[in-house]
Amino acid sequence: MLDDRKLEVLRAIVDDFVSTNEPVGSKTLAERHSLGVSPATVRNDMAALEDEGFITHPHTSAGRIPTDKGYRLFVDRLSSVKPLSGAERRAIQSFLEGAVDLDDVVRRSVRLLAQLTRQVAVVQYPSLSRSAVRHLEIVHLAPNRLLLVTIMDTGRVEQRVLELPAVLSEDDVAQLRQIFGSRLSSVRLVDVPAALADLPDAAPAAIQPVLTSVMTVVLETLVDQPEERIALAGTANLTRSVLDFPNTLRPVLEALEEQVVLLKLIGEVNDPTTVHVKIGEENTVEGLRSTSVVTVGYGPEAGTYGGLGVVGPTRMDYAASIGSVRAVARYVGDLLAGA
Amino acid sequence: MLDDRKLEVLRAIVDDFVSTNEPVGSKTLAERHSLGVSPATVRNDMAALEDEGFITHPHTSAGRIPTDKGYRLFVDRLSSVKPLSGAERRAIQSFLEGAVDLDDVVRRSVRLLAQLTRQVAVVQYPSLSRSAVRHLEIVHLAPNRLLLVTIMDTGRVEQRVLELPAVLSEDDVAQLRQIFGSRLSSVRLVDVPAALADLPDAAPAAIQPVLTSVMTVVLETLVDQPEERIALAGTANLTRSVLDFPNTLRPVLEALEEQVVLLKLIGEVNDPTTVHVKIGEENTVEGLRSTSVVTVGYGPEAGTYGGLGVVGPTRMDYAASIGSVRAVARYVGDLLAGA
DNA sequence: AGTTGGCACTCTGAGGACCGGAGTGCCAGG
DNA sequence: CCTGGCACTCCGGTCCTCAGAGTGCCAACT
Repeated sequence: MLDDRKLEVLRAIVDDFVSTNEPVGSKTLAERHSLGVSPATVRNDMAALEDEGFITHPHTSAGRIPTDKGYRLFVDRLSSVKPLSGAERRAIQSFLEGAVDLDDVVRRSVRLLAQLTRQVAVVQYPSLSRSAVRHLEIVHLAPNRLLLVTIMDTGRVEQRVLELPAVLSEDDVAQLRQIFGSRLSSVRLVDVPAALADLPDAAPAAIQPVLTSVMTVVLETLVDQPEERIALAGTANLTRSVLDFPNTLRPVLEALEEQVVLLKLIGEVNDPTTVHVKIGEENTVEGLRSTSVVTVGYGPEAGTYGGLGVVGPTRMDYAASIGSVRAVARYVGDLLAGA
Repeated sequence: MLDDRKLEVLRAIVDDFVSTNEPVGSKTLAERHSLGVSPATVRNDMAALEDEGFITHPHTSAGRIPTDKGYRLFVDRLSSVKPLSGAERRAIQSFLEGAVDLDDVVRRSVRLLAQLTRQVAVVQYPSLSRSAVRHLEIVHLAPNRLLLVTIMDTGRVEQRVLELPAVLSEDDVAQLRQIFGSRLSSVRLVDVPAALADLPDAAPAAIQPVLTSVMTVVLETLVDQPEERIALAGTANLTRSVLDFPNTLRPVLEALEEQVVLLKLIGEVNDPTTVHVKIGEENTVEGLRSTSVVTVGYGPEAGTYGGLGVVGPTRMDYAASIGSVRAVARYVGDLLAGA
């Protein structure tokens, strides 16, 4: 059905359309790419490709443009990831290694990714659900007020202020610190409830009520409503491809403002180690049906901390985007693993 | 020169243009607003207003639209702040009071402000430079690695990981904690350098090198490069007024992505307690010359923590924007003062 | 079979002419 | 100082035309 030349024609169409943003016709195609056949032949192939749903006309007698399905085929079989240039690698490295803490790493990488791909970049902070507690600090802010600071092995730090029903002495706080510190250190967040389960019983009666409320807050912050954080950059890049969003880019911007949506985008990966590409209508998010999303998980070799990716027009340079996304993920992963 | 009726005409022009986004002519103006004079008279007034530079034509024989100068006059003398409806007040209150920590307060208020004004909202985190240290915690992450956590009276919490040249014992850390804790508690950030000035001399020789590097990091994080943070929301609202940004909204989005720019916007207030309005060309930021910016400081009655505001087309409902900005600032200020 | 040149056909989009309408400026009279 | 009248301007929509690009199909060629 689809012999090699037809695939080659599809590739040529995608390439041309991506770079010119204009429907591409048989003649220019035959000229520009050395296909070794005449425009008429290309036309026949195009007709076949259109029958199969890989390309379409905007209207009779305009050139062809790829459909979502066409891009899909292109991404799956026709394009090879574009390796980054040496300069780009060096840029990534030097840009990221100046980071002083996790916040900084995330902010830098999201900007970097936006610059590299010239698209909207999204980077998720290391997910709490996949982290382990490295340290839990309890600060005695005021007689009846505590600050809980939880430091994760991924570098994330969560804080939460806590009002207590009773006044605490410095000794009480030290005791709390000791109890929670010993129980939670190096415990993965999923195991925190188990680690704390018998606490109320095991504790001295004197501080029991306080202990319970601290426990509640800890569980709430870390387990029940673990807060996912996301950084976004490069929305201005959307305006460059304003032609690609006929219905205006309103819904796209709106979608990108929703944390939930972004999480969904990044979280929808089955296999976090490979790059995932969602093209146009494949997106489950309503407002992003006119965009493509390239995502990948990042983290140390063992596991995954979170995801990152880019959002752009379906008419994007997939090879380059995939390359950049993968490269940045790798650097970020290494960086955080070393931290 | 500008009698009352002329001012009334200007107000009518602004009102009409803001709500319809179409140049307004003498006839419709005389009809819609009960000015009690004929279109011809209105025309004469308009000519005068145009001579003074308050309004202009897009082209011969279209209606008039206000100039930046016209809006300026309108804002300064013709509009009174629109008080919020009861429903709006309740919404603010209920929306903000669910916040659990500073991050939450800021995120909620920026979204709230964007919704209320239907514009791009900007909220600055309480500035470090105006905060005082409430508590400095030193966590011993690893033998040669410390985490410094600084908690401000404004609720901000800054963290920074620190690699040491030497291995520390638990006692050393306790000592550090004691030293810094006692010296910095309740010290305003501007006074931190002074509070630490004699430290190297006063400290036991054993931990002196460590102490110096901790000190360096503290000064760096809190004083030399105090990190300003800013939250942004409602960029999608820009697309609603896409007609107002002829050169596309590219430069606007770009400007809004720059922390520096946002800080400049919010920081350029002389008197932080009143609402400031920058109209069009009055903006010093290049990309925002086609927008208006409404800002105000927030904080407890005594002082100012930071700023917040909205960015929108010059053709905005100033009365409502000013009202919302002021109201949100007040709520946020109270909320943080109580925390 | 697959490829090719030829040809008639279609559709867009740019350019130009046309015209109604909204709005103006000015003037003379109240 | 206000007002009605009037001539004038200019935009923006509509309609038309036309060149150009591109297609689909067919018959001929390899």
